[in-house]
Amino acid sequence: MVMEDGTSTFPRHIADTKACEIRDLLDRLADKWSLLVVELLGDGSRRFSELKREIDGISQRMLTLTLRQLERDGLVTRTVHAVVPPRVDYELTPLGASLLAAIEPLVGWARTHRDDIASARDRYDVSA
Amino acid sequence: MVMEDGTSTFPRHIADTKACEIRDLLDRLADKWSLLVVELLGDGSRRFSELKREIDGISQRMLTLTLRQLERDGLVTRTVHAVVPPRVDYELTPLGASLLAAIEPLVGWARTHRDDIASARDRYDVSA
DNA sequence: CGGCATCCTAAGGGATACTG
DNA sequence: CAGTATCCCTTAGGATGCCG
Repeated sequence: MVMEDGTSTFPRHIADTKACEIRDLLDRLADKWSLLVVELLGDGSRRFSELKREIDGISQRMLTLTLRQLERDGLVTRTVHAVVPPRVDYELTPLGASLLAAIEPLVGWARTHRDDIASARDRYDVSA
Repeated sequence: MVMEDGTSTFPRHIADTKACEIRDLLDRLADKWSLLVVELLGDGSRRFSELKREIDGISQRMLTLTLRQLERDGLVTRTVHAVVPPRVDYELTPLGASLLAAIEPLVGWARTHRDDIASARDRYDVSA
C-alpha cells in the first residue's frame, strides 16, 4: 500500500505475509497431480482405480502419495469398504470443494488467455 | 456433467480439456518463484535488485530465469535503461495483471482456511 | 484391488565465480 | 547493477516388484 506522502507500507520482504500464504499454496498444490485430482473429484467421488485410469500418465505411487497428502490436509476423504476385492472411495470434503471453487477463476483465466500466452511466446522466441 | 438419465458427458481422460489447461497453468506458475514475483509486481514496477532484496531467499540465477519466463509468456515487461550503472525495470503487463486478479481468490482461500488445514493435519498426524 | 518398499534418473535449483 | 556460466546436490517422481 502506497501512502499519500509517497511512503509505502508494503513489507520490504514479502515473506512476512503474502509470501507465506503463497508458499503454503504452492507447497500444497504446485505439484504435478494434486490440482488434477481435486478437479476430478469435483465431479463426484471416485475409487482408486478410476482415478488412476482417468488421470493420464499418473503412476500408482504418485496417485497414492497425492491422495494421502490431500487427505492429510483435510481436502479429501478416504473410505475403505471391507469387501473383496478391496474398494476405496475418495471424495472432496467441504473444504476441498471450497478450494475447487477458489481455483475456478484461475482455470478460467488459463482457458481465456491460452492464445495470448502462445502468441506472446512466439513473438519472444522469434525476436531471440 | 451428469445428464438426467445418469450418464456422464465428462471425458474419461480429463487430459482432453481441463487437464490441459491445468497442466498449462502448472507449467507456468507451479515453480518456486513465479507467483511470488507476479504478486510483488502487482504492487508496482520494480528493478532487478529490488526484487532480489524483497524476495527472501531467491538466488540471482533463479530470479533471472523466472523473470525471463514471465517475460516470454507476456506476463511481464523488461525495460533496460541505458545508464551506468545499468538499471532494468520489470512491470506486469495487462495480461499479467489479469492473472494476478485470477489468483486473488486462491490466495484468499489460503488465508481463510489456513487454520482448517493446520488442524486437519494435526488430526491426521496424531491418528497415524 | 489398492496399496507399500525399493531403486534410479532427470530436473530444479543453490553457491560461486566471472563479465559488460 | 544486472546479468551469464559452471558446478554440484537434492528432490520429484517413474519403473518395478511384493503383499493383504
